[in-house]
Amino acid sequence: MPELPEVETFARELRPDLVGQRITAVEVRWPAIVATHPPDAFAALLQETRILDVGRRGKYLLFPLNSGETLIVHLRMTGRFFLAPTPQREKHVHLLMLLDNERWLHYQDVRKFGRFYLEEDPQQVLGKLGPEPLDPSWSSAAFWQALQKHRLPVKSALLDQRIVAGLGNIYADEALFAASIDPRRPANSLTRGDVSRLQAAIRNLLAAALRARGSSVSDYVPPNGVPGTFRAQHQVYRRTDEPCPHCGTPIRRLRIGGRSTHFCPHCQH
DNA sequence: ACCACAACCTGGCCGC
DNA sequence: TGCGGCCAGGTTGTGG
Repeated sequence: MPELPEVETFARELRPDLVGQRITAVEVRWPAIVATHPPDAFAALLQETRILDVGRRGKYLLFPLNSGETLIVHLRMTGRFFLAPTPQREKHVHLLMLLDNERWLHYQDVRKFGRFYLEEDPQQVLGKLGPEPLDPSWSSAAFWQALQKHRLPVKSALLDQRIVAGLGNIYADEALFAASIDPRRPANSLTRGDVSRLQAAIRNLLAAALRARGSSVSDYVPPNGVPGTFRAQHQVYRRTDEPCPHCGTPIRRLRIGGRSTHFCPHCQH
């Protein structure tokens, strides 16, 4: 589920259930999920620590602990959390934590791409991330400067988490459509005006998606089980051959940097 | 330094 | 029903 609005929705919905809870047991079923430690060392370090908060940076979930370490989780393509009163037999549950309110936090991930990190210094994991797109201090001038350094397609630049943190394939395509910019254009060919429109489009889009609790595609849902509804507002993403909502030209799909890209060949220049 | 591409995994869907 | 091929919201490592 994992672009900024979906990860933020996870953080918001987990927060009331997790803040203040002590972790009393940890079970790692798929060791590769834990990037920083062997499973038993990871479990031992988490045991008896208390979760102080649930936050987000880019597409990472952050769980600062009273041990001074921070548990950092990236959901990648198919990771999700849910809570249940007993360990569930559901498929693809790779990690469980028992909380002192007797509920089990389940980490489920069909493709097993998600990763857990336990770090004293979160910067070890987050250090290369670019600005938060919804942070008012992220300026159009800084965005333009960052894009100037790259000749690759602007679509690929938007997916580079060092340029701006939190965009993925859906919101990159939707932002370029909203700003009428052709995804194939070299990043350094954008004018200051283009970049200013693109930045505004990114912010509007993410704020609207957040209000809808994200885009639930396929059957992945936030922890409380209610799917996000932003998918209904996608203008181009996975709408190949459907008419452009502005001009009626069929939406095209092509591959840029290995990722499917959807755009209107008439409206985007 | 830059960029394309494979690898990491599983499952859904489509055509034959 | 089965099988091959392609697709999927991400990131990292390799190699040209």
